[in-house]
Amino acid sequence: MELYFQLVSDAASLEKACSELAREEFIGFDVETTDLDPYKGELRLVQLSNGRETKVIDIRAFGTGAELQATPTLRPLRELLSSPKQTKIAHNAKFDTKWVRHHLGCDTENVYDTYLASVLIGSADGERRHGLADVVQFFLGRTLDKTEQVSDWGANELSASQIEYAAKDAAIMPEVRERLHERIVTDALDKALKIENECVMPIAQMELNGIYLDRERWQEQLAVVSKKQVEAAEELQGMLAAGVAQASLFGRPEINLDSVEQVTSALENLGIPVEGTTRAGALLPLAEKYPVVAKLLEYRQYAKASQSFGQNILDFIEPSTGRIHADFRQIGAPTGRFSCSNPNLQQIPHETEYRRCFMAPAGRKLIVADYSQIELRILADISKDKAFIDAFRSGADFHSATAAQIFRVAADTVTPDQRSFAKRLNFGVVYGIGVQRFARMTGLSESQAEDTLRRYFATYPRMDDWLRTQAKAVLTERSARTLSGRIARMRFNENDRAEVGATQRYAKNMPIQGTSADILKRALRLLHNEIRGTSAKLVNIVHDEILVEADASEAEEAARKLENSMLAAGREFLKDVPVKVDLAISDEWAK
DNA sequence: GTGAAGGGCCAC
DNA sequence: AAACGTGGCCCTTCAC
Repeated sequence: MELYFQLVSDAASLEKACSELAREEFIGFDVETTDLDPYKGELRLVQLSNGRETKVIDIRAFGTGAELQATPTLRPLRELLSSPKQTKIAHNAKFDTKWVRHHLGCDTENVYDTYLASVLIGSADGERRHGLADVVQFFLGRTLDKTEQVSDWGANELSASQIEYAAKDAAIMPEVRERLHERIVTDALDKALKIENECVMPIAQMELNGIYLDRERWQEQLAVVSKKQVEAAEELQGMLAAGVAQASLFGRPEINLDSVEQVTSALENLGIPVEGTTRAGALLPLAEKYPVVAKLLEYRQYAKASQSFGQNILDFIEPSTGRIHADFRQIGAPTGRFSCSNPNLQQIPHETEYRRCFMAPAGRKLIVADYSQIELRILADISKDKAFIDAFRSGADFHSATAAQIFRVAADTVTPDQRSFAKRLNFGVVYGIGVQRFARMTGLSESQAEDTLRRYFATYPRMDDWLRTQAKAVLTERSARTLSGRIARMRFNENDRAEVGATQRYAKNMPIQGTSADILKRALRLLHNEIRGTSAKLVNIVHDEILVEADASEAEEAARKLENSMLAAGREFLKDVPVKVDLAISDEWAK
């Protein structure tokens, strides 16, 4: 295929190029940069293509650094990208939209992400890589040369080969979209893809926004924990050394407390029966009888805290913003859930000591909102179980309501124990819990646990039906879907009982967990539309929770917008069960 | 030195 | 411990 491209490096050419492109329905979109991090590198090229003619815009010719955001000659480009009229097709559009927003100062609207499309399809047709070259090879049967991708995009004079590479990537996008979209439609993934595409810009913004972490508070907490870790380590060394036959003249031989192997043999030397694992759950029963075991668990707690939630987190603070800009993977799990890394802001300990360090800067407020029991509400709605739905409609404490129904007592006479049982059942059932696990969790005998589970499912018969149907259907369907149509394909050996069991539990859980992700993503788009042009900024998400930061004077208004967006998104999916959002305006990430 | 695997543990 | 789902990070161990 002939490749026509034009290097655009002056205002008049840019205006002409953008007005030509404005007539297109679909525009291939790509950028070349000198770094992977928009806070560290330069946006060198922006490429736009209708598939036949490609404009390679040399951004450096229009200015550099912070001045670019306001450069008037770039206005036609900003207007084109931020217009909802043309669909901008990019591969991993979060990357391109982040660079454009940070360096050119505008959002990219109406995004079609061929990477996300490929991942969604991939969930249906098996393992396959999703880089642009892989997608082009798989869907178009052509080979795309990516060797220039890592070339020097900071050079004064870009080579002909670099420009051509840049043009090719953008030029191929409309065709890639067309092919992918045929599969999206035949696989009934268009609704899921729409949710994903509309979520790209909110997430790009969130990563650029970052979240403020108070360095001093964090260091104070770290100092407390580190001291305790050192103390626990010394005591533990002493207790473990008691079992060593020949103590050295030069002091006791230290063991590495972080080595499972060394700790296990030290415990065994003391005559403590360690069976298979030294996980906290397994050691806990031994902790009462053996103080050294209790001390080990104490040490582990402090070690985890100081090692995973210590200086390493502070090192992620970006100097130019003073904030943490983590990486969010939009389809982090096959269920559709996000994952987060560098650092993982979704696994910050729930304790106030840690969460209170994530703050609103001076003059700002944090709005913290989470869906109340969203997964159980989804299960109620999907299964259409009447008693289950009624329990939510009544507005009463849900776990108490469950307890009242299982134990056949009045709602106001439910004991804390009964409520606790019901709560653990309610959560367990979402994961496909079995009799043995429930028995161990509650301390009930297996027959008592079985009896309780039977009463639970008798209370919610349609839910029982739905779960059984999922378990049965997956054996022939080999897939499950969320309410948006997102699909997860299962591979399993039908002769392996453990694999079959795991697959069936997954088939029960995936539609619930995945619909929760659908709802969250939809809420993020509604929120994005609502807070555009205000001081409110999205700063973090944790599966069923959204954190927004806003000027103190606008916090109330932002809170209403956040709440409304979350409720509206939930109601789009859940037709028979009320959606509830808990919300707080605070200086800290605390609930 | 680097990377993968295993154990352990944080979140929802 | 296990037949309770989804992630990422830290450390050790071991291979290259």
